[in-house]
Amino acid sequence: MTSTAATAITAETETAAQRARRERILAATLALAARGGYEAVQMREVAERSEVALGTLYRYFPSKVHLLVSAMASEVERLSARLQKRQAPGETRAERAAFVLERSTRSLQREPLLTEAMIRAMMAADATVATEVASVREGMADLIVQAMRGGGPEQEHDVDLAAILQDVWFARQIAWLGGRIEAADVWRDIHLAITLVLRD
Amino acid sequence: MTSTAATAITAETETAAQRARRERILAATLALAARGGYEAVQMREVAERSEVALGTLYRYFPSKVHLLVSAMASEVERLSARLQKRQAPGETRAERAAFVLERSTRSLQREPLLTEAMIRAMMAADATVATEVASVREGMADLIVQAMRGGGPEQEHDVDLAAILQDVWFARQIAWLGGRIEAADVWRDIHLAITLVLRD
DNA sequence: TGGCATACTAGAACACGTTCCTGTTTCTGG
DNA sequence: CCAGAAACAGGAACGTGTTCTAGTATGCCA
Repeated sequence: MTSTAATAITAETETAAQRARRERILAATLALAARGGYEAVQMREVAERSEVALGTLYRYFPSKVHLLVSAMASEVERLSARLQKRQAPGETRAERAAFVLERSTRSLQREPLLTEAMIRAMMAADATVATEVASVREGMADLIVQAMRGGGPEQEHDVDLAAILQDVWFARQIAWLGGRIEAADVWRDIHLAITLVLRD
Repeated sequence: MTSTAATAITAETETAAQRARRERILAATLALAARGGYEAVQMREVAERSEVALGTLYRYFPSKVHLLVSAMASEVERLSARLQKRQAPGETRAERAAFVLERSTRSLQREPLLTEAMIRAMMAADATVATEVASVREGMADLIVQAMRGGGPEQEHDVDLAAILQDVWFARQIAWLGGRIEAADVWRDIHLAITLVLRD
């Protein structure tokens, strides 16, 4: 009759060993996903590669979807840090938004299996993954809004328009995963949406 | 060493008994989904309720995702038949598109668990389900394009704009399933997207 | 330092989608 | 009507995500 509170491990109180475990887990996840996509990320395999017991893996990430969405969040952060170093070039909001979205799209297409794994997890996310999903979406939204503004003043529907573009962006990735469009068409469709939606 | 060709059952050569089986299966699927959502649609249970062996169920629908996407296709067809009886009211393309999309959204929200099951399946669909997914999307796209045109002439980007709206429509349903927005916000966001995207 | 809660390991156990096997029924061509 | 093929029933078996159990290690507080 122990009072095991099942406290989730929060980032704040993490010891060094725990941070190391978390990072080994995420690294193993990204490696497996990059090599074999969603189905290749098997929880037993992730645990083994990160030298962590299966139960421990589940203590850090309560489901496969949590795990992959968290991995995506860390990837988006990396991408965001890289892109926000300098202002996106372009005269219009559409051109600047196109710049960052093209870079993001190309960056993802460089590792198609990793992308498949992460996007599929995003789609499978239910309410229990809301926090992790939100951090991915915030990262993407920031990227787009910053680019649109281009250092200039904010405009009335910036955030809403960025949300629409992000929806289209995700939807086109899904269409690609679903075999409905080719990889090359992903960017073409997104670009078309940008020009239709952002008519300055 | 039999030469079982594992011929999929196509709609054309179906006997009456086969059509009946297919419909019992779809009915059982919709009933289970409406009651308990995606996870309540368990293949063993569907088989039992439709009085069909598990193997037979898999002969008709090669996976749970195929099954649910097919169910959605039949629902979209029903909805489409009902809505296309008369022209959508409204002066502008935005108003007419809003009309059909609001009806569709409301219709889905009446059975939230069923919607959850179908949308989740759409998102989980990989390339092997492309045919079924395409039929759902064509149904929705027709609905939107017809409403936009409102009996008038077609315009340059009708189809592309309808595709964007459909992407947003799906994305907002997912956001709702993912607990990121409330049911009531689904329609508000879609409506906003319509006014932003369809500025006549 | 000792005691105790918490975290971790190792691995069994469970659930459900999916596959496979064996025997039976139904359909179809001759 | 008959023979073979295809479809079906019933159910065992398998894979992988998830949960649970028992024992061990680690960090914290008096």
